[in-house]
Amino acid sequence: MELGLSLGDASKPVGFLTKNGASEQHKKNGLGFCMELGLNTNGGNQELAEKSHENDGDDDDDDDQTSEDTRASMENTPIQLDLLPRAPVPRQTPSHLQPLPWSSDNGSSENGSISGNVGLRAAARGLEMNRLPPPPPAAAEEVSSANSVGSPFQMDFGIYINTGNENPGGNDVIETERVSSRASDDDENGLNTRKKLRLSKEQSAFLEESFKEHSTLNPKQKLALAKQLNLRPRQVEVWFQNRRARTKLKQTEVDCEYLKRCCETLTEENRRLHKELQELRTLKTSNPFYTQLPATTLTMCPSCERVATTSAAAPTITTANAKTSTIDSSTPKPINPFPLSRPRFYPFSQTPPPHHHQSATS
DNA sequence: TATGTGGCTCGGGTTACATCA
DNA sequence: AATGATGTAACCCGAGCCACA
Repeated sequence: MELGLSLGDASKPVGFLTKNGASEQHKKNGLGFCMELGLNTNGGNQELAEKSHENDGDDDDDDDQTSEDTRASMENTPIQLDLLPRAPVPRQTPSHLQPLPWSSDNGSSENGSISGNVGLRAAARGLEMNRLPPPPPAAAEEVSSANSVGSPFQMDFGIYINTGNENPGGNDVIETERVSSRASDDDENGLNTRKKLRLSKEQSAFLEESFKEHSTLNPKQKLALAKQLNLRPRQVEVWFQNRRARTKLKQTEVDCEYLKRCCETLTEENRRLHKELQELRTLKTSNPFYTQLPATTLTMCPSCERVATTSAAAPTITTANAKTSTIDSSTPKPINPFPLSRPRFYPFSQTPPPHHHQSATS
């Protein structure tokens, strides 16, 4: 059974109930869950059109990823593999330095030459991104503190290596990491450990803003974001993936709470109706002429064998298609488990139930 | 036209690390 | 200082889609 959960704009139809529909909806509108997610109007075709032209290293697979990133980097700039142990170099302005080609660190499989630092890491499975040799503590300090420099969204905290060459077309981004001593040790030992980067507040804020605009990225957007934030495209991609997952998780929690309240409401309504039914039965038993007086009859639904109270003056409503019914305004209205203020959600599909009982008493 | 293949992206799940109480 | 909880960056895997041969 597929349960469609959706909160948000109630005026928008739920479009993810079918598998293909889910995919389409996702591509066109971002997430199926529509809460606070804007439309991704430029995602679909443009993305497809760009797919074949851009190689930005989006693959989740590490090996592929590194290859892709390497390729992307190599297309932009010739890469000279650094075969010597990297000497820590104080960070300088990018205009004078060639950014350390992170792709050369792990993407050497592209041209088949693996050596030095590259070889050590490339040999290890995973080829994770934050595995460059860490800068010395002083450099690390600079890396961290550089986040707050300049324009709030033009952060520059990459680690650069002075090659003496200008790199006009090269990637600006290369290494963005805050180093931990533990990871440093592991790296020095050539161990395969994952170093974890914490994005700065500015980076996170900017990514959040972007996410509000579109929860998915096309390659161009990804590259632009990466360049703007001095992150690798892969990092931007991962951030968006994780962000979507977090959104969905939160949405699921909200939906669960909502369903719980709905269940409680329905339970209460059920209890009330049972009580009411009991009273009507009692009344009917004690007073044989009762049925003629309030013009109320009890009818049994043939399909679900439930008792429904219907007004005798009005046609008995037994099918979902019967939309004309007269309900006494004095009748206590049934509890609506899904009031309008609730997030958009129709738990039992958009089609009306096969039959429903009009609880109308007089 | 149908089919196989490779590339790409995604969601779901997991792991590993950083941070905090 | 040690430790458990929590958040999250990064990873792995399978599925779906598309382009191309």
